[in-house]
Amino acid sequence: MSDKNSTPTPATDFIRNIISQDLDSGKHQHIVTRFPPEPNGQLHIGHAKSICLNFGVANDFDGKCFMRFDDTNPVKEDNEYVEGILRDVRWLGFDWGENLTHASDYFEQLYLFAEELIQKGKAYVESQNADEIRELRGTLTEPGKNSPFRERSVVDNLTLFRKMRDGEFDDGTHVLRAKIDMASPNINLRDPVLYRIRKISHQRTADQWCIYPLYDFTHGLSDALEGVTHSLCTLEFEDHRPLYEWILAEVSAPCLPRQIEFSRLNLRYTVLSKRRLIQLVEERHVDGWDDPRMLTLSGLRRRGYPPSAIRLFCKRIGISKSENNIEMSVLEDSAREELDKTAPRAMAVLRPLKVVITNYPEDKTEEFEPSRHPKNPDMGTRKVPFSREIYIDHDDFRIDPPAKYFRLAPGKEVRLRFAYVIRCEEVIYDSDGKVRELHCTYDQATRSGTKAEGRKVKGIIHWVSIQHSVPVEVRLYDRLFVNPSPGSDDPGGNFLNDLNPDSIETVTSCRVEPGLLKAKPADVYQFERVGYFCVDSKESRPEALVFNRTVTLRDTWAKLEQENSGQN
RNA sequence: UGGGGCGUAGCCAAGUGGUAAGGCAUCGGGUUUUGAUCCCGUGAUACGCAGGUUCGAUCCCUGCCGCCCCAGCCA
Repeated sequence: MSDKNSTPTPATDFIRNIISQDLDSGKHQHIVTRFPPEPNGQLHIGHAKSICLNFGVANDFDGKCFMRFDDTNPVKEDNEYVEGILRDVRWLGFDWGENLTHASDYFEQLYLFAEELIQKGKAYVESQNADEIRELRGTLTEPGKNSPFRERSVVDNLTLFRKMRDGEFDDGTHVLRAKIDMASPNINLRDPVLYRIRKISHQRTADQWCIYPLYDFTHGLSDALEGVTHSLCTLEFEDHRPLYEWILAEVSAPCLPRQIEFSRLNLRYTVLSKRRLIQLVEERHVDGWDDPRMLTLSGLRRRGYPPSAIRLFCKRIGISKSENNIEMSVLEDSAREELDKTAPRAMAVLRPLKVVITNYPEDKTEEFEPSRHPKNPDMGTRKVPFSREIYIDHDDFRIDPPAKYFRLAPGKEVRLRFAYVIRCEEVIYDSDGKVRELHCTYDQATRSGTKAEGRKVKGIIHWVSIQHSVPVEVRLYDRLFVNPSPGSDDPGGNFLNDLNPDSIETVTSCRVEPGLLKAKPADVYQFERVGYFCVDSKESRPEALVFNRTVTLRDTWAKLEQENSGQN
């Protein structure tokens, strides 16, 4: 049998498999996940992978997903990021409903769990400083040594811990540690720090607390308090799982979530680490978090990527535990697939070359009415004026055309899309020898849509009527880095050396068909034969439109020509 | 030379003790007033290596190799 009509393979991955089993076995009736960003930066395409997984799993299994801010470190976090993160998750297409929480919502309960640990003799107040603690921690190959404060009495620990909370000690003087095993081969189990003193105002709890719990203590308990069934995180937390489970087991946790790790996203020709992203922004290598070259969600949005394209991308890359290095083409093709279906078509000339149609009446104007989308008549039509003087793209004319060049050249014919077939009769040069304009003749019998369309012409090019066209600015974006793995060739690992000097090209002399005058910020069009472009949402103005190139169209001719020239 | 992971075609990624889904990329071809889209076809040694168990292993066992992560009072 042909598989032409078979249903596509359903999205599956090892995590969904585990969840299915947990549901089938009756271990869980409902599944609960969570997306837990720290509000210390903006979300990027790597977060999108996690968002699509966590919210996607909740959707697939009719469960729920908490949107939870992991705000346990007031030193690094800032409320300014919260709004942006929520906006980005919503934009991506996910809804947390009532389930918006913060780790800081649980500070009181977390504190009580800590006292419980102390009561059980499973935690103690450490009075060495950070350096001293590190000294006794041991190394990867040598076990650590017990702290001199490890055997403090429960009463002393409790008293000290309460004084810590009450602000009686300075930052760094004491810390609460779990009492596990200083000789564990897993360093995370060598009496990890649970609480530290930070006399700094928290963005949500203000000055209510001066001790703050660390990630390991906070995360699992927050999961448990929310009834999370599957806590999905990235691979670097794999070593933390024993600690995650230890904490839940030693305390009266309401339930025991299961942590499952998957590999984080790596994309070629870009960087995704928060540290590097912040550096790009702060050192002004890009124009902010939403620079269209940034693979932040705000950057992708401004670039013209529809959320559906990002979801498609996440579906295509899959979920697994292996290191990966995804090619840009996967992202770009996801955008093309979505945009091809939804973007209205328009004609735009990026690098104008004047063409005078010498046998066309000087004062005549006619209007063509092509559809906005070749396959979706519901999108309607638009009016495109035509007259004696038009612009075509410089790239669509060659004085000396290579083999298989279907476009315009001296003595050659080409079809003006939706209009007539023209023939290039004469090339007019500037004094410096550059092509200034073309004199062509048109054949009235080839008018688009008429019965006798006449001869077959292989080449079709786009154009705009000079007097009717509107000038716009277009920004052509390319990858931000020239190295598939930025910084990998530099002994010092400096990724900035790999910045692509041509990652943005601003073209100011573009002309587009008049219908684009009503384009609104963030609208995306396909400029026929060129690519997808969206109205810049920050710098475009009704009287001075600015378009960002989201992604080019596939261009087999450019590829062919490049290969041919490479052979010579 | 401690611990934890990973290793299926160029890049991702399913899957099974019985001879390997799918996507992206590639290369052909067809349709086309976008060299786009769409459609069809395409990888005769792709299951890290070496042994072993088995009638038969990518999937089981043993050993080896390679890569990633961990020594924050970051997450």
